[in-house]
Amino acid sequence: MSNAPDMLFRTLADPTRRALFERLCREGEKTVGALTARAGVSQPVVSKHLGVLKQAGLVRDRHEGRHTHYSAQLSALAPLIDWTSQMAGFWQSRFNDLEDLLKRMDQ
Amino acid sequence: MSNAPDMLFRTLADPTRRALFERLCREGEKTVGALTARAGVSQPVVSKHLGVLKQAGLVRDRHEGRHTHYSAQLSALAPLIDWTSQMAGFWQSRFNDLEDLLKRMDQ
DNA sequence: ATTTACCATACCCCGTTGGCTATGCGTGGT
DNA sequence: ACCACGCATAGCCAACGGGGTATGGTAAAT
Repeated sequence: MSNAPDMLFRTLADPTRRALFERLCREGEKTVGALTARAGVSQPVVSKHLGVLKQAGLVRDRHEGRHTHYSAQLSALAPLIDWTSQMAGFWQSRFNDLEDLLKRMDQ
Repeated sequence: MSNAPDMLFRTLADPTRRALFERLCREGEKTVGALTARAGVSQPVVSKHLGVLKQAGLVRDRHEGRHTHYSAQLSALAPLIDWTSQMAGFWQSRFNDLEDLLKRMDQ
């Protein structure tokens, strides 16, 4: 029973994996080889991380000959933004409740 | 070399821990006992999770007699929002670069 | 003063996972 | 046809982390 924000948090929790996603956001589409070059880990590890990112919907892959190009799928971050907004909303609603309470007490 | 978003992602990646934080956002300040009641895990586990949340700055604790009240510290989510905005910004800037390139090619 | 209650800490266990190497599979080059 | 290259998969290992029980420490209650 893991909803969307859960998958996103778990996927982005790993520094290596998040760094890959950040590079794809900064620099756009890249091949596995290009990503491996500056990832600090071996190529199979990069492939595995990209697989996890793909499963979370955070990246897309495009095959071109024997190269595989990966690119960031920014829209996948939506549930994260929604979750944050929700938390902020809960806080604000409680704050409003407190305000109302104080107003009533003031009368 | 673990910056602020790293700590936040790691902390919020665990479902049990995130659920505790969500409850504190929804329902406001709660004692460890009250949180343990519906957490589905033992009291020591709840305490440990609250410790991790506190270290990440996501909660504050207030001691009142032998009770410890925990409350969500919403401002700690700021680095998360910043990170998301940054990723979106990178994407948009690349998009703008592409636009500029297309404009130049059009001339 | 003793007991009870609430919470934190200590310790251990086991599943998960991120890293590696070795290998398979498909594509492009010669 | 054969080789070289790019990437994915398989299998393995070590470390991390989330779960538990047991226990300590402090404050309220009797």
